[in-house]
Amino acid sequence: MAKRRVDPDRRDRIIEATLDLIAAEGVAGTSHRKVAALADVPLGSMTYHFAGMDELLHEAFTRFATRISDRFERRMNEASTIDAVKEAVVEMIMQDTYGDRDALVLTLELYTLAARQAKFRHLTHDWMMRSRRAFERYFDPDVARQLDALVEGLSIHRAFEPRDDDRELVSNAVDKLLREAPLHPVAPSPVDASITFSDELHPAVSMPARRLRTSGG
Amino acid sequence: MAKRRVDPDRRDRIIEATLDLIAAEGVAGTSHRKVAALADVPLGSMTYHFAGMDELLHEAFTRFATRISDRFERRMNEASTIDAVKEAVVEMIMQDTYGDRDALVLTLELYTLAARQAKFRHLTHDWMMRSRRAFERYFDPDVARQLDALVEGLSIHRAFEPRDDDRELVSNAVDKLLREAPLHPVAPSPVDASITFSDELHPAVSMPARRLRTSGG
DNA sequence: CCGCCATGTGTACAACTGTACTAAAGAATG
DNA sequence: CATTCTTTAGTACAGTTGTACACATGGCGG
Repeated sequence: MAKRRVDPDRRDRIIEATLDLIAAEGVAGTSHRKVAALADVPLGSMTYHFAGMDELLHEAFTRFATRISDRFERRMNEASTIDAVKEAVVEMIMQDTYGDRDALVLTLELYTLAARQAKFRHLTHDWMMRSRRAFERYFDPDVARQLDALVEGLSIHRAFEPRDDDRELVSNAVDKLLREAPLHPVAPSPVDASITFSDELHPAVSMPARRLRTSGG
Repeated sequence: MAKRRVDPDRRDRIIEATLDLIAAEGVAGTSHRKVAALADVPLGSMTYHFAGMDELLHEAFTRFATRISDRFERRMNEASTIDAVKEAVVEMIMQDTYGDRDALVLTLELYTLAARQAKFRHLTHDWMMRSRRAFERYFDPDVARQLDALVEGLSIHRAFEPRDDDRELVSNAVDKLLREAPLHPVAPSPVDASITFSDELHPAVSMPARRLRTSGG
């Protein structure tokens, strides 16, 4: 009866369900059972596909951070003039990064995890690096760092306390930070595509996780 | 035998222990039992002094946010020239806000809570408002908001990824944001001391919490 | 002095957790 | 077809949790 015997997307679905659940109830409120229910898989699938809760969280946040970074890079690469870059940055602050509540919650949950557990820190590290690299297509490294921080702060504050005149204020702040700053008149070289999330640092994180049964013998 | 029958600071000690524990293991890793052990009180004291976990967290974070805001305001009030203000802001980013890991973790945990649960949001709201008001002693409201956001972003990024040249970079960013900006040459009026954390919004939060026993007959 | 009652204490309980393990079902290979 | 191995499924278990509640205690008003 509706026994889904072959289900190739199971892992994916579990990860997506995990992100949904974290967004809704936080890491604290996330359990194997709830994720299983949401992804419509039996509890046993959790421990089969993931070695433990930490691995599940790690994979879920890796996907989330990669997704956000990809979008960020795409937006930045599409811009071809400094004005277009400014426009893109403002746009990202206004809706992308923390535009929806889910993204804000997930980001903060990840930061919280990373702040306390070193094994999650490479996620935030890579995320920050990718956005800085993207900025460095147009600005020198120092300005890139400053801009990155401004985006972070404005995004968070705007997410908590949105106002009608936000766009204007954000745009003005970006302008001030970039004044006299742009060193590269326009994109010099495409972002190095080899900079990706370094999953190889956490090799245990890849595929089927179940311990080989201590095969009696 | 060492039965501390009178212990007026119990509540205080529990709250402090809670903050320590959250800093060490996060909200997720915080339990009545662990807090009780750390504060050296029996488990029963938890439910006697606080109606539940949420109230405990709320009180702990209220104390934390108040403490940070107080220090922030004091620093800002002590400055008497624009240069001194700039210096103070840089100094705060460099060590105060997220200077130690504990403060970073606690801040992020609070943000995470506030992002998902409305009942914690007035804490972050009041916190933001107080720091903006402090800035508004010297700058117009828009600049105050921009500066507040910059401080937020720089603090977080610096906490995750400290560098040797941070001070210079931070100072430069603050300069750029304040260029042509300071409208008030110097502090016009003291910060309104009546702006405090609005605990009265959460009246259940004050004192002894134990439900009156449904006293028979 | 007594007796009351806010305060402090220990324990029980039901709910929920992560994970290990047995067993089966079907795909893959010969 | 027979066998092997990956994947799926169900369940059991030991541990931890928040909270309720019955009981002890001692300071204080009378």
